[in-house]
Amino acid sequence: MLEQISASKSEILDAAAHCFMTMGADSASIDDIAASLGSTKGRIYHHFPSKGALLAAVQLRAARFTYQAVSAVADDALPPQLCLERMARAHVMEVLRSLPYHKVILQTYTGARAKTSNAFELGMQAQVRAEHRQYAELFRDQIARGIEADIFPERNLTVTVAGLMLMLNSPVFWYQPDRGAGQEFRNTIADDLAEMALASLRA
Amino acid sequence: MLEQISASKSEILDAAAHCFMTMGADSASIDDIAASLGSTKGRIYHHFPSKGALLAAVQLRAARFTYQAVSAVADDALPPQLCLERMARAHVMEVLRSLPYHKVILQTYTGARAKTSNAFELGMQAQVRAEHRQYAELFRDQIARGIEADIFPERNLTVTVAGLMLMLNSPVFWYQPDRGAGQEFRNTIADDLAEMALASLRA
DNA sequence: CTAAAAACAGACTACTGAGTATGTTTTTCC
DNA sequence: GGAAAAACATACTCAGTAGTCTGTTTTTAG
Repeated sequence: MLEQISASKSEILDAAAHCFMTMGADSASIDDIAASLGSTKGRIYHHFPSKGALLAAVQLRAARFTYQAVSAVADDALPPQLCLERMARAHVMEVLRSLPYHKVILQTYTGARAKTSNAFELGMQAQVRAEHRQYAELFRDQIARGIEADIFPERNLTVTVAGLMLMLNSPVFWYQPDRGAGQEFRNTIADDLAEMALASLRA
Repeated sequence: MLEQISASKSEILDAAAHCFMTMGADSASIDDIAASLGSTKGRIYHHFPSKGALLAAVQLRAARFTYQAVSAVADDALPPQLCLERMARAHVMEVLRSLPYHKVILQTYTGARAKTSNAFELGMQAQVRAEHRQYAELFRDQIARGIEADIFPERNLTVTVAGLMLMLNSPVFWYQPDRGAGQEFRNTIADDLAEMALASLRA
């Protein structure tokens, strides 16, 4: 689950996430990623067996980033509204922090799959889906708890969870870290979105 | 704005949207699209100057589909809450109807741009962004009207509009038209999401 | 009916980019 | 200090694909 990642491997993942983000996961070539590292593809293929595996590794890391940040603040002892608001805020803050990774996730999470995928890559993709589902369950559980307690109105859970999380991921589509967006603006985003997400659950 | 599209051209756009959706806009080749039409690439290149232009045409059509459906029910005479709920519902229903087109939009709307783009394609892309922004303004205006009238609490407009529309687009990420999802389920989705979207705007 | 234009088909080119194979450097560890 | 392994670099292959060019069929218009 938490395989130790070497510094070089981590650096490659950062560069890959950045290239995948700016150029698109398909358009960005291995050579592009290597060039942005000041290296050649030999370095990348030494650590990752294929481009698909590299992409999956980036996606896995994205899922684990948010999972770690959110599960740290999730607490069943709290009332579901409060718990969900803290989770929502933590999610947004983490997405803004590790933005490239989450851009890659949303780019590739529309169901489009490359035509050539060997057994290994299919396994990686399955694992990405599994961990992503596991992460979504953190929110799903709390929402279910709220509905159970009659705090939230009854709605289709799949629709609700997906809608909620997409709203929380919306900065991925427009946020630009370079454009002089300071810490205060990040807080505004996180506060507003967490508030909206919570409000959306009420009747 | 509403250039007349020939039947053959429209058929090509449908096939392209479907291929872009299932295989990804980059992975899907012109030959793939032609094959799904039972034709060859000669037909496609007779109607579209390049793959980028074809992709942009699909995106333009997606934006216009929703614009037409939503602007038909938008009415400044209505109170903003009611107006927005109707708009939200119309949006979701249209997205479910012309799903492939909107999947393509979200695939390519993360800011990733291909490396090779001539002046013509850059112009098309600018037009896509312009019409998309124009569409988003339909929602933006109503929300601003609601804030003005103290019906909704003050929040950052950009954050709010983006979050709202992403929530309304969420079915794009999971809805499967083939999986025996009948008309009633579509109504459930549209109702729940429109309700959530509206609720998210309240305090 | 016929010429011209539109709507395609099919073969070909040129290039990109993933993956490989082998060489070279650096680090590790005894 | 010296093997052995890890961490890269470099040059190459080869499949897939965007775009072109030239023919062929179909439709349109006078």
